[in-house]
Amino acid sequence: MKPAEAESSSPEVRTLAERVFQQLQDAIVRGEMAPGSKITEPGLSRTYGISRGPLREAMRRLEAHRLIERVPHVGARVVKLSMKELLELFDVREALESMAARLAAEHMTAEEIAGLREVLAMHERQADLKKGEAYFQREGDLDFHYRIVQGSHNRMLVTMLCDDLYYLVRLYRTQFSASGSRPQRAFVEHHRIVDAIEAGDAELAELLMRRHVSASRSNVVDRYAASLRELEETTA
Amino acid sequence: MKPAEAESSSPEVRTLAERVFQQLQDAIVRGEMAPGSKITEPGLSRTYGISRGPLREAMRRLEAHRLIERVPHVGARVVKLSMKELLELFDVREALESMAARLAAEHMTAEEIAGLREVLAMHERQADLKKGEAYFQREGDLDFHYRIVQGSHNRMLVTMLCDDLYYLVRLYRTQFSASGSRPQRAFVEHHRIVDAIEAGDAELAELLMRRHVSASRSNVVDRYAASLRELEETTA
DNA sequence: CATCCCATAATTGTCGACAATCATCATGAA
DNA sequence: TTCATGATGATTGTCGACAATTATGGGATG
Repeated sequence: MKPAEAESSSPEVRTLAERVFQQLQDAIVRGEMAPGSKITEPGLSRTYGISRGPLREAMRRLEAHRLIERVPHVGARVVKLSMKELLELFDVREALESMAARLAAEHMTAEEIAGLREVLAMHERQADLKKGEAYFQREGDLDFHYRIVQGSHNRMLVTMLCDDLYYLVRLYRTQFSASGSRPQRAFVEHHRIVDAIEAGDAELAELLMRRHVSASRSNVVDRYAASLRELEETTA
Repeated sequence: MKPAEAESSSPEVRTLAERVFQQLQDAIVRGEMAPGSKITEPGLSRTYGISRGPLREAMRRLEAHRLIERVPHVGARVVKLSMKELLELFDVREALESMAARLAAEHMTAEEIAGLREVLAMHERQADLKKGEAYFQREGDLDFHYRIVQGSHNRMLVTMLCDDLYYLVRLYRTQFSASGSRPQRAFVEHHRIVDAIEAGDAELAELLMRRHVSASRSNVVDRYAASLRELEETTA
């Protein structure tokens, strides 16, 4: 249910390739493997105690999820997000998540909406408790989006966003060490989105989600520009 | 450049896994492998004359592209699109392609727009020549969308649509043996979209592409309903 | 006759080894 | 010094074989 889960030793994972895929995915997203660092198959093979067969299958899946980049006969590296690619990711998210919000407004059940409101309530409690801490907020923010996507009841959309893109979002947050980012404003936006979904107003939900993601994108751009200016001043 | 290409024996394909992946992808999309049919590794291994190692890697990629479905310890089957999944695909396309059109209006170069107009001109020539034949039109239609997506200059979007979803679209066209589908109206819509892109009107381009995909979806729904009615009448 | 259970066969998962390719670095010539 | 070149080492690609799991079919039992 939660987007963040280690899942390293659960017995339901039947195959080695599956397990090492999840372990690697987690390690990359958490930043335990440096962005851009080279991945050698014998190395990982020793580290995880498996042969190169299932390891290569796991790497093929990581490649499909855009978490590593492979070059034939050369090797693989942990993906290193550039600012350009991050903005591309935001555009894709804007398109898909606004569609998800629209579909959620049409198809979400009462129980799902209730769960969504619970998530919002928990956010506010955490925001009251510790305004500075961003960790739980970040996971919570993703949980909010996560639930709306699932509320779309569109399996393809769910797979694309939850299984693929959200891992990239988390990877970006570790690679750019992005802090909490405008919590109070996001809260208000979240509330309005849920209101629109509950009212069954698909167009409004779509529009609000679109603005929400777009605002998050603008926020990233602003922070990036600011960090560049700061860097310039200290070195000048 | 073209979306349809066999590419079975080109020398630039360096690895066996890559080559057999493309061959399998092509065979599935063309309908040479029956939808829902079981895939056995020893069988394919013999058919393509390779060992199971690279074959399994190719299958992992096919799985990531949603062309086959795998169950651990059980096996893999060629994907069989249901009407529900097809409509899900249309929703995703509507979201992504409308975004692509918006970005294309902002970033497409003059050369790219000229190429787009050429595609349109070729469509009309073909439409004049043979009104019934749908094959070239279908490929041409995909080529049109293809170019707009590339005109977005968003690599992530390009990968998602051109490398993943368009193969599913073509698979649908073979599995549902979908005929040409409203050519003349689509032509008009295509022209208007290009006009908007050329004018740099991002919002309009987005809106028109959105309607275009949505209309295509409605057309599929109508045809499906009609085929159901027809089936009912003949059996009753 | 239907059902359950077990033995058998086939398929999938995993492993270690070999071949092909690429990166590194020392050597030598311009 | 700089660049080309070739030997060396390491890594990737591929293969065949073995282990683990699942599907199949026959026979016994109710």
